[in-house]
Amino acid sequence: MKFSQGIFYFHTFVKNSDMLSIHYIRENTTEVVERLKLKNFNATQIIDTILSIDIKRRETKKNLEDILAKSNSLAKEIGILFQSGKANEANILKSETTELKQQSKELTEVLDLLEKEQNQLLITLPNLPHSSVPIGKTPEDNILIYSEGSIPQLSDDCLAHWDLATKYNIIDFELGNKITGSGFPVYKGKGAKLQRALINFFLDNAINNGFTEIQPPLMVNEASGYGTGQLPDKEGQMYHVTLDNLYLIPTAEVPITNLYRDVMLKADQLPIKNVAYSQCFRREAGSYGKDVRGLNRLHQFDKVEIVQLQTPERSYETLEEMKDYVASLLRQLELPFRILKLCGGDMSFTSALTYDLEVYSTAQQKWLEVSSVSNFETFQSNRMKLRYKDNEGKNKAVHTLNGSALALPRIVAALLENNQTPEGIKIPKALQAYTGFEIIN
RNA sequence: GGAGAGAUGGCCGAGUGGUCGAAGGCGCACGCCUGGAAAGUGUGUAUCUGCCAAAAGUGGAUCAUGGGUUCGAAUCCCAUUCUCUCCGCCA
Repeated sequence: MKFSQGIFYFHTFVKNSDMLSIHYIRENTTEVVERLKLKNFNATQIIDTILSIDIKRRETKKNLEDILAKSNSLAKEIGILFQSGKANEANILKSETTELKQQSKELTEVLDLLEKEQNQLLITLPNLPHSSVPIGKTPEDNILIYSEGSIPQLSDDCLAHWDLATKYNIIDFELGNKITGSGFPVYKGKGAKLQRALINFFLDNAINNGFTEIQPPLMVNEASGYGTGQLPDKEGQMYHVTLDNLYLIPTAEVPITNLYRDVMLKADQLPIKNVAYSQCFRREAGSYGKDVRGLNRLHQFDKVEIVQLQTPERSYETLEEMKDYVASLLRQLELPFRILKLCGGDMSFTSALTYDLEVYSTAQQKWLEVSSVSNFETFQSNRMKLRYKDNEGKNKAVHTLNGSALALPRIVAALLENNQTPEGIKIPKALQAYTGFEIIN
């Protein structure tokens, strides 16, 4: 495969991948349609079309392969005849191959077309939601499954984090505007140190919980973007370095999961638990207004991401563990938080089940999403051809899971706002060993 | 960036037009041998996919990727990607 010329080669990897496999759709048609309804996706017509193309496709394939089989055996015979000096007989057989060649050429063209059509339709189908996913269309329909911590009582003159950042001279949004643009803040002094402290705090926690630290590239190629599902759907969300056809990662999920692209694992290697700190780059095209104020939505931000590869049997158990692990970080940071189970309509295209963890940002008086923990089941591994050999020697697709643990900016926002006092901003105990100071003043 | 060499199965490595999905070795699995083990020895050991309810069986595809020449390509031609060596540049 080659990626240097972008769009032109894109079909190459579209061609061989099913996100939902055609086999599954073929054998569980009604179930697929029903479950996609949970995501408010009406698949009836698309699937009908896919299945009728599939019939034609397999028929064509069969015909083509029959012809190829004939050609192969003729070629073999011709070879034997030539070697035993029977050139005349060989030449007679040769003339028989002309028509076969023509036929196979035509059928190949038809088959290519059918495969392309089929895959273009398959690619439009989102991942099947897990059966426990709540019905719903908007964030209002998400289910609150847990909450913890009490919301601090602040005085009426409390400040939002962007004002606190200026007051204590720890984050400079204006400077970022000057040297780059909006959404690229500059962290200074204790603000910078706080960043570094949080990163180390999150990494150390993950390592202590059995995750292996990875330091990935911050740019990825097209195949990687495709593997985790950012391409082709969300192309406009990534910064694209056109000269080299590379993309700045929107999350470490992309390089970390793609480490296992085209890999065949053994059952005893699972689960694989990786953690990575990276800076993340998002164009956030189309988001304007209040929500982007301060640290709420940035073009560049810091995040520690956990990724797990697990067997299908245990992946939901693992999802719960990951959710609880992220909650433990928020608990240590003494932030009031809640956990939501996302409804079908609010889930991402690729996810089968997602929990969002939100912290309360007291001065802004709103909940901020700081982590999203998802099980993608086989959606990504199908795209990436990531499989494992189970104990019976059968190849199966691996389940992939990931979650933020955690994304820094909104954590910082909540820490600043919730912990403001007349004396300054108090650093939670668990973090003090990392910051080396107890208060920002 | 310039010049040259190369890319073969889990790994090493042979293979320059025909019966090659690919010798040989290592590794791995199972068996024999052994009191047990090592050594020795025998057998097996890729992936995707079509037909089939499934297994068996059988067909197709795959020797970096894509295309071409040919009745026939791991082998010849073209393009691309990557790796290595030397030179240049450089944190």
